[in-house]
Amino acid sequence: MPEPASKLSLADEAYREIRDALLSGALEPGQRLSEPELALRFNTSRSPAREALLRLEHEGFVERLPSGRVRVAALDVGYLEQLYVVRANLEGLAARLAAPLLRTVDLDAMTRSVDDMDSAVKNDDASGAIAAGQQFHDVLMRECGNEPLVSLLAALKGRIGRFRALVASLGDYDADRVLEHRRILEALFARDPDRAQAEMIGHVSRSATVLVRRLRERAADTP
Amino acid sequence: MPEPASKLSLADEAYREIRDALLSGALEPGQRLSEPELALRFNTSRSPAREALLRLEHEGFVERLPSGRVRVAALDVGYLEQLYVVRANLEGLAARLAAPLLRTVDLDAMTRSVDDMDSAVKNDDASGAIAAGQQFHDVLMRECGNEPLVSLLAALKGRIGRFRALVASLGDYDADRVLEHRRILEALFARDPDRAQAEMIGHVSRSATVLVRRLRERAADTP
DNA sequence: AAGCGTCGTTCTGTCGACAGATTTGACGAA
DNA sequence: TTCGTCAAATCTGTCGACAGAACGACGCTT
Repeated sequence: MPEPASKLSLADEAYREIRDALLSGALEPGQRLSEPELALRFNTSRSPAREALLRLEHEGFVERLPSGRVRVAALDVGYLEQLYVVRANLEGLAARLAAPLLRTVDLDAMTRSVDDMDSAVKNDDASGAIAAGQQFHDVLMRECGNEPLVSLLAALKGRIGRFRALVASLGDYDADRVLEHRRILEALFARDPDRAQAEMIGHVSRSATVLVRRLRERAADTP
Repeated sequence: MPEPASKLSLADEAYREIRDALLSGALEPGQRLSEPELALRFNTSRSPAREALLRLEHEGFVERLPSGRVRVAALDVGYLEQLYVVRANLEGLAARLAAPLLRTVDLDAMTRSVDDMDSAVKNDDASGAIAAGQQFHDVLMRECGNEPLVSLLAALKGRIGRFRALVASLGDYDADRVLEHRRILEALFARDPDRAQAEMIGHVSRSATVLVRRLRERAADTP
């Protein structure tokens, strides 16, 4: 069964594949993406390729030159910092909104996530830690009760994802990060929106600082 | 000269026109928008119409049914409230970021805007007040130094715009709203990011409350 | 060797067409 | 009348084609 779910249109498939290539770093900033080339690559006509590019443009993954041509968007660390400022604020808002809404089951699930993250970090299991962190945030997104907020954050996370590919993904989480999650969780258990928001903003901002520092180090290494 | 600037593609023109129709309320929620129909309306092929719909979908103005068909997105007041929660937070962030960046000329321009708003309100000049408010916010957007934030806010404002068409646009600003602007301005003059942020969040939230109340009243009138 | 115009190539924007799927509406049965 | 059925009408997803614009390489001029 080569296609378990061909429920996706060709445009969807092209979109996802290009997006994955962008997130994995296979496509480098500045690289041109032409419709005929992509069409050939996916064995389709230009229509699906064109639609995929339109979407990627809307989401900020590619830029359109005045001529109408498309290239992979630049990866500017300063821009990443701006993205993170917004993201920190919105994640903080999500925490604040979720604080009074989280049910016991949610809080328990989040507690488990943090515990998982803790042991993963102690075992140098980076992907496990990332998965646990993902779960933590997913509960917040699901329960914060604000759809536009969730989709905005998803869009931001997508944009940020491209930068992650530049640095070894190891070390996204460490003991400090685990502690920060515990503090957020504590505030949520206490139903304290202000503290939950503040802790979340601090957490995301610190994550940003770490990522930015690593990106700047890498940039210094490869001049 | 019927076309002063045909620098826009047919897809662009269609997009703008449909968007305007959506913002003005000419297109009602639930109404179907088919590509052939739009193509006919704009004397083009389906391609530009299709592209316009794709963009409108991405920006949340229209929804895509499982069948792939498109209809004008619903206008749910609860959803508007969610949008405003996010917007208030982001406008607050913009104010916070701008606080240390605003130059004297910017602060002066904003002062003038508030003064203009004041006299407009006193003269029952609704559109003048709106224009002044626009200027005030524009300075903030221009000077906050965070591109993603600006574009996110623009997107949010677009979505919110459709709701405005439902109520008589009169009374968007009143003496209270002017006072709120003055307080924001005061905080900015004092270079107090926390206060600027808090005042801005309060201002936007109260604007939301007024709009929501008016929408609910209207909904009660026309059952 | 740098600058510049020219020509072929490539690309985008747009068009019309077709197949498959969905929706509509008429028509007949209960 | 209400419901189910079936055929006509419509729509979307996709394709291939064409014109005009942009790009790139080449050779010519200075």
